[in-house]
Amino acid sequence: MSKNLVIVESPAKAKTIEGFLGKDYIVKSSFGHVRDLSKNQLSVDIENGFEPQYEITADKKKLVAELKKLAKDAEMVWLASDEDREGEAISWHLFTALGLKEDKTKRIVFHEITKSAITSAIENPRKIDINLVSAQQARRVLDRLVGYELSPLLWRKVKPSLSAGRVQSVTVRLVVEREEEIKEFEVTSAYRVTAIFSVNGKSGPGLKAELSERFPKEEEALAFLKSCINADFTVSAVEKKPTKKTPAAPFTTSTLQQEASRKLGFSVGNTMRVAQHLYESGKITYMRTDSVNLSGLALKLAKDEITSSYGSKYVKTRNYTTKSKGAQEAHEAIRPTEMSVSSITGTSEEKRLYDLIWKRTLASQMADAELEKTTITIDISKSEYKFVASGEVIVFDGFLKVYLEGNDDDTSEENADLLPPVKNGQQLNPVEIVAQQRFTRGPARYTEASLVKKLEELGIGRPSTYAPTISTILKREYVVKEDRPGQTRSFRVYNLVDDKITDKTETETYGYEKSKLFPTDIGILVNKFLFQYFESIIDYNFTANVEKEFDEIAEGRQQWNTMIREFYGPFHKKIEDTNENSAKFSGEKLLGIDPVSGKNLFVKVGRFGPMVQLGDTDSEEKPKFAGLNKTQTMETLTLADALELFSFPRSLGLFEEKEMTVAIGRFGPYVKHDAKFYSLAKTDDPATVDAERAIEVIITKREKEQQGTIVEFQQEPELKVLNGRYGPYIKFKKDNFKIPKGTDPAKLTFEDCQRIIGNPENAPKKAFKGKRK
DNA sequence: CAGTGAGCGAGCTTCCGCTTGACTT
Repeated sequence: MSKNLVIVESPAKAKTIEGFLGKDYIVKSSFGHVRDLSKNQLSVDIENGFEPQYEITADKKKLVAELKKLAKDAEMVWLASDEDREGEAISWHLFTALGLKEDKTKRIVFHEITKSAITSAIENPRKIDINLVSAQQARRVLDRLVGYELSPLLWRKVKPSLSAGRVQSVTVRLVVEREEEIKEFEVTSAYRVTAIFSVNGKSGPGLKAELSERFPKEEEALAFLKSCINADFTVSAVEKKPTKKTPAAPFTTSTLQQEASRKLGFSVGNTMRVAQHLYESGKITYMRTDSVNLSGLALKLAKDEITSSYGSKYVKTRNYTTKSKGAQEAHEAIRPTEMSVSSITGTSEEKRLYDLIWKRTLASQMADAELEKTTITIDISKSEYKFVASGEVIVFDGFLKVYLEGNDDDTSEENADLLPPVKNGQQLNPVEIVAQQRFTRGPARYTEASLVKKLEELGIGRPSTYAPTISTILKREYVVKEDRPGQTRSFRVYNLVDDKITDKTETETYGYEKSKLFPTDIGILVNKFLFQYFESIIDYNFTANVEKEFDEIAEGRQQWNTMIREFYGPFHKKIEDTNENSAKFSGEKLLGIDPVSGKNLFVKVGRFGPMVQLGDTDSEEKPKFAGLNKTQTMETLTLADALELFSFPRSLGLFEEKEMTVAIGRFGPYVKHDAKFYSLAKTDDPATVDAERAIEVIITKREKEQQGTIVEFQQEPELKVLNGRYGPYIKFKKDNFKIPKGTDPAKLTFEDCQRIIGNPENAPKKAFKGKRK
């Protein structure tokens, strides 16, 4: 039996530490929090000082029982959760849930997973910091009160099953407001003038320069080009300036998500999933962190690696400090555990993410890159304007040898690497001067990763919640992640060659979007509701302000429930007031009048989402309703679109003596025939689809089903053995059943199947909690 | 998985932050 029980948060950490501590210690993991407020009720006693009612989380019951037993048998229990607000609370919950005794419990913390760090932690134990625990409790209770009082209000006023919260609602607001900025942005154009000069005869490399001025008007650009005819072009200045570039700091969760998005095209969820694998196999340090700090050991390993691979002049040891708001720094930056391992075995995604982390970490400990920036100014004899050419030459590559951080916007003008040598006073001959109409670009839509970056800047959310927050607002359909095709537009180009000006009109595509976040009608409406009634909750500074109060609680300068009381009073009053005194918030808009019936036609959000309504709600005759298409939005819907929606279901005539109809359901347009549904393709327009196409769709689906069917039974047409995405399975009505290992699915008899279905062990599991439709 | 939207009334939905697997049709 072990004398000592050590409890950490993560099982991977537990395994490593156990190796350091020897046989007198058993090291276990709590897998994060073990207790929480009950999911099914508020679980905060408003009447009694906001006392939280905790329970052991369902999936932790077994674990807590096991830990309790181990703790009972141990002489000393060491609570070693992370040294931050949540970590302190985890220790306190463990203390309470395991029924630990104060004289048999010690709280320890360490920042590095090394033998010396652990040993030193064991030698310097402390008590649980109850003030820090109170700060966490305030955070937890505040989030619960906000989430569980605002959400039900949304169910009543907007639409069932919606949600609101301190983090998600601000995240949605960011996306909604960015879309508004894009809509309000006024595109203007101006003429950008560039020239290519020959330097040493026409064969040599040209010198590319840009005019220091842009002309908003076509006439101005043309007038300038005219002034260049027969003009002299003289170099009036050649300026060389040394500059340097410094490497980016090592990865935090947020910067890893951004770079993996920019360079590898990963979603934030995918980045975290791959990083988790790398962490569990011991290849990288912990991946949920807001710290850019590297341990002393890591600094030494990096230095050794750089010295041996590139030489000592590439080494520059740097200590980074975190500047982001609300950082708690319980961990190191994300780095390889062994800097000497430059590549790993694993999936392609794991290899690529590891490579990124390895390079970023190494570069952060390398010398600055030294560059020489050259700027050449060219005077024009017949004009006041000047051409400017600039170029950059790398004198010493430094960290650029391994890594350069990516950029979110691709607007940066390209710099020529190397400029041909010219002297002050030298005459240049223009090969070509081009004035091209260029358009301004509005703000960029968010990607998942750039949204995370914004959240981090605002101090909203934590490394462990960035990816889940994005998932939540996508799941609630407040926001969609989509590609949008670009549009084309024409622009004017004037060309001056051999003293002659020619002009032409060319076209370009713009506004093409890939995997960008767009607000939906629901997202826009919920945001509007919250903005109208609860602006303080979705204020960008709300989190920052409450964080200040949590800090005061952590320092023992304020009682946690005093803070909550001060918040809850006015908040709850506003909830009740809005509940009683506001009407349904449906975003109803009158589109026009139906020319056939003369009735009003509205667009609004109903119980099942955006819809059109023909006739007034309070009229004697019940209004007609129809849901919007997935591709339609309330804002852009026209009267004609709305009228078309009422033309469904539309009959397409008979096929095999049964009627075919086309309609639009929750999952898009479909054809219904003989009580079966057949989805139409994205390219089909339900308004014009004909019988011929419908029959084609029906037959294709039948063929596909036939291919997937292994066995059918005459006794029971609803029982089948099918071949699905995960291999063969048995389908009976709406339930699916696994086939026992070692059974040939093609040889299953009707009796076999009945036995499998009848076995209670194979009974279909209740749907996952997250699988709500 | 698909057709809904009145009104009645039952019962359900929901937060943020810590951690991993089990499981999918």
